[in-house]
Amino acid sequence: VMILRSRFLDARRKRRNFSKQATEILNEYFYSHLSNPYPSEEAKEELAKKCSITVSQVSNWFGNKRIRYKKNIGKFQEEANLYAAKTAVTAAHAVAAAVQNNQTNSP
Amino acid sequence: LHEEQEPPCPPEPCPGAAQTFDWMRVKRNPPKAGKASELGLLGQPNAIRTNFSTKQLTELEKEFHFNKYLTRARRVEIAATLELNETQVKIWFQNRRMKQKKREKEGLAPAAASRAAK
DNA sequence: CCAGCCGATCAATCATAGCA
DNA sequence: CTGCTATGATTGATCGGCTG
Repeated sequence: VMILRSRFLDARRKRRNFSKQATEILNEYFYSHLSNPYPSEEAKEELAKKCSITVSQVSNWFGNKRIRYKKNIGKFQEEANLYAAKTAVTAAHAVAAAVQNNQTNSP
Repeated sequence: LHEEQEPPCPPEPCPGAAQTFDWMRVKRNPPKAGKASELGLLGQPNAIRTNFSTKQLTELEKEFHFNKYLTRARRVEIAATLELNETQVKIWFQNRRMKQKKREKEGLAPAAASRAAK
């Protein structure tokens, strides 16, 4: 049938995978906001800059990530724990700072 | 950069228990496009994504270049000609306008990216 | 009150990248 | 090279909000 749906071979659809670090940044945001992984327009712009990709690509990434994640949560469990642990370290620093700043006034 | 932390378990790492949040339960109603008339059988809600033919897309594209917005009359006319319902034509134009805007915005960013930077 | 529009998102699919 | 999975992009259609 020729599969005329070729859409003229969408020239632009010749993608390249994002860099390892870009994916790292996106996943960090995704898993640290797992309760609501919907970055605002501003957040998307910031992520786009950090990842050296466009805002649209950030949107595409989150759109695909959300759908694929909920489609098979189990498949991402490993990844989720990995990033959860990573952000936990970051959180630990914050907590440590808070504690240190709080030890001055303790009954 | 804000963040409203509403975690049911802030202090506990919750080992291997990534709970299910609301966004993961979101389910879209199946598409109701298509025509019930051509389906001798009702009951089965045409819950399938319509695949526009190349001819239909060509005509829609042609019309879009003529007018970014459709009038009721034009919509009815096009829908009849392309064998699509008015809603599909209306939605196509809506999506096409968004696509256009997106293209314009991206087509003018890669080049300039230094001024407002900081 | 209601239909059309916007902006964001969903959901399914396309086509390629990447790996065994 | 073959087969299969991972992933970025596209797009018809939905959702909520706003408006004439």
